[in-house]
Amino acid sequence: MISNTNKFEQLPEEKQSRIVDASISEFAEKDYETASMNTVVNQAGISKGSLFNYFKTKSVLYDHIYQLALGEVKLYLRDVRDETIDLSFENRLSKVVDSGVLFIMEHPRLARIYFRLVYSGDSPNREKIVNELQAMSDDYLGNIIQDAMDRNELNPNLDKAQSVFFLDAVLNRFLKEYHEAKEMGSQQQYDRKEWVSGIATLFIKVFS
Amino acid sequence: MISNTNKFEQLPEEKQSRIVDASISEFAEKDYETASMNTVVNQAGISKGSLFNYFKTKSVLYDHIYQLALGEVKLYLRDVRDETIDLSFENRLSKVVDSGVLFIMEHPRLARIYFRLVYSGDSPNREKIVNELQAMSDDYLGNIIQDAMDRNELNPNLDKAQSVFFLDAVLNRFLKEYHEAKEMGSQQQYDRKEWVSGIATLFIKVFS
DNA sequence: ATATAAATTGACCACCTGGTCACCATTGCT
DNA sequence: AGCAATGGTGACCAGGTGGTCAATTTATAT
Repeated sequence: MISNTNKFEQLPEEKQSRIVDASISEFAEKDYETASMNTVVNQAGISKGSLFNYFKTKSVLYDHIYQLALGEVKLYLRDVRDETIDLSFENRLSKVVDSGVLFIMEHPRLARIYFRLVYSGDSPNREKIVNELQAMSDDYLGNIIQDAMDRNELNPNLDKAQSVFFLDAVLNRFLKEYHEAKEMGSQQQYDRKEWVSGIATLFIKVFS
Repeated sequence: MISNTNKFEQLPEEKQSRIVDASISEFAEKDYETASMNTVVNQAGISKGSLFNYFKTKSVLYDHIYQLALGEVKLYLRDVRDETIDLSFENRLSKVVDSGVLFIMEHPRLARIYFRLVYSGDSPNREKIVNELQAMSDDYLGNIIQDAMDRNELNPNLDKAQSVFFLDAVLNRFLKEYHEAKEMGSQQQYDRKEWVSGIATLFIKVFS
């Protein structure tokens, strides 16, 4: 046995996905400290001993789930970036925002884990992970902005770091808002299309 | 006895503040579920029975602390708004941002509780509280923007709700960033003055 | 000084946690 | 068929939780 999760990865797929599914649900519902390994084993229909055999500790399990989620997000984002490479900045930005919304709607539990991780406080290695995510996001948005600058769509001498900061702030806030509105009864449903295009045009105005 | 916290409020001030202080520390350090009443009583130097005599449950204690914090913030914000009423939008905004930073530096534990509450998930009545805070913030920023519009400092036909949203997003993100940078070793310390004025001028650009 | 009332205490309760490990079942090999 | 080895199990552990309450200390009134 080489890796920590090797035992787990050698399990039949069906069992793996039962465990992953139960873990995602639990970590989405409660924060790290409060999430219960007992709930996971009951939900997954396996024994406690087995779970601790596959993952030495709770934190190792959490890490595995986080890596899975991160992988999915990365793929998703890369696809969106590649597919929109020929669009104008405004259209591209719209697509990116829209994809974010879509991802949240398709993966509500992963979205919960993400927001919990970024905005709350007690997951293991939180500091490291948050920095990692921030760097990823900066890189991603920085690239999109740079592309637009290269094509003379944006003011060429704007402060790139500041622009990325602003874009990231508004984007994240919008997605969080959308996510929460969806989770609660969502009394006032945002008009998605309108808001998405509103954000995009606003950035055009700011950055050109 | 009329109120829940009446017993507590009749205590000598010194004892009250010992308890409040211990509670703030604990709720700042751990999230609601993980925060321990045992730690609070030990820190405060009182017995467990007493604490549960003053506050029937953990959640009642949390609510009391939250109300205290909210009160302080409200006062602070009102002062800033009143003191800056004659300034230009840009200068006023700078002052507001600057005050936010200052408040965080003066009350780091309250800031922690605030960010935990807003961005994380397990405090009691979270939904209600978050809506309350959001309404407060919208009102506050909405007012400042309205004032500026009335004085023809801003484009009179911009979408107010969207402007408030945008302002709120960037402001919050900036404060959170500042708070986290300060809590961690803060390798790269933001140049506060520069960023504050950067935010203000940007908004001028966007909104006029 | 004494009797009464009020405030304070901490041992105690039921319950839950992450993690362990002796035991059992199943499989593969001879 | 018999044996060994591997994988799976759940009772069990120490340690923690929020909350209770009989008993004791402290304050008050006579």
